Amino acid sequence: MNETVIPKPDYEAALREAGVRITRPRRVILGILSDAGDHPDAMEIFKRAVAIDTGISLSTVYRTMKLLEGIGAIHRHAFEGGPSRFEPAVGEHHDHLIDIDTGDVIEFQSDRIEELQQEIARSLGYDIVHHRLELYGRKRRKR
Amino acid sequence: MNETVIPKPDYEAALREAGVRITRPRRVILGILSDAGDHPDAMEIFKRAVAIDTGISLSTVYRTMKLLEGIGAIHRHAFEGGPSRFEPAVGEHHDHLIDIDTGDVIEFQSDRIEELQQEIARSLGYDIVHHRLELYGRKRRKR
DNA sequence: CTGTGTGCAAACCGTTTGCACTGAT
DNA sequence: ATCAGTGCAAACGGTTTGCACACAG
Repeated sequence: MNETVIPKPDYEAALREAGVRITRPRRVILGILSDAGDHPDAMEIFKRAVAIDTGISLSTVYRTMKLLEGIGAIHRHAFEGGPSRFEPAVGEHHDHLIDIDTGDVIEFQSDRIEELQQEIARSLGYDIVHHRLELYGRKRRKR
Repeated sequence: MNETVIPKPDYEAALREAGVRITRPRRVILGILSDAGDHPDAMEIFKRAVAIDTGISLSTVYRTMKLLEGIGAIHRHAFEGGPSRFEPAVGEHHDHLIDIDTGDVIEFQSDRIEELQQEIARSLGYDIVHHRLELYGRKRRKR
């Protein structure tokens, strides 16, 4: 019933390639990230990590996130008025719809919007380096 | 040479209507906001305020921003990795293109993108409460 | 054995808040 | 005269960093 089609990234290989050491805390954190179907923040990752290995510190979580972000293995999202939340950098580019009641994050993708953004930036004399499109919404009540 | 077509909001009237007192610090801050053609952050507003009246505190700037935001007179933007920046809530809704080299903010508007956002949210079963579209770019080099 | 990575505590930065005072109404 | 608003300093929450130790290579 849980048919994950999305490829799980091989973080360990990515790290090895980056020439850094594979330590116990890192392995634990990587495992959590591979399993995460959601967009957890650092504290949430820390809690899940401590449940596996009590010795892990929050600093290490932050340091590992920064490391993974640096090598492009994860994306950091600063949704409004909250801590950064992370997600594996796998699959196609997408944007986010955030449920303002639950904090749930739904991913979506629109080629048309991407094109329009390019056109707009172009017409203003800019090249887009990256962008951020977040919809904050509430589940429509059934009637 | 300074032909401002954009209407300047009458903050003082808005505040009076909100039933709050018009104090000296508030008057100074409101003046700064009316004159600001940019999107200053709290510290920047504070500096401009101190240049006019040395007695003003940063707390008051923050409190006044919160107050103005509450009555809908200004908008707060949390552009990436920086402090909140503010702008008068006048004119049509628009989104922002941020120059990643200078921090300059260019406003733009796209009905088409707004429509597409609505469609997307709708198809996911959500009503949009608000959204955030920010393009981070670099000026195209002339060739 | 070397030096990268770690845990811990302290520092950081933007922002908020408790307090006693000041000043708009 | 009242009490909303203020300046100040301390607290806050998320994140980063300096340090001495630990352990992957």
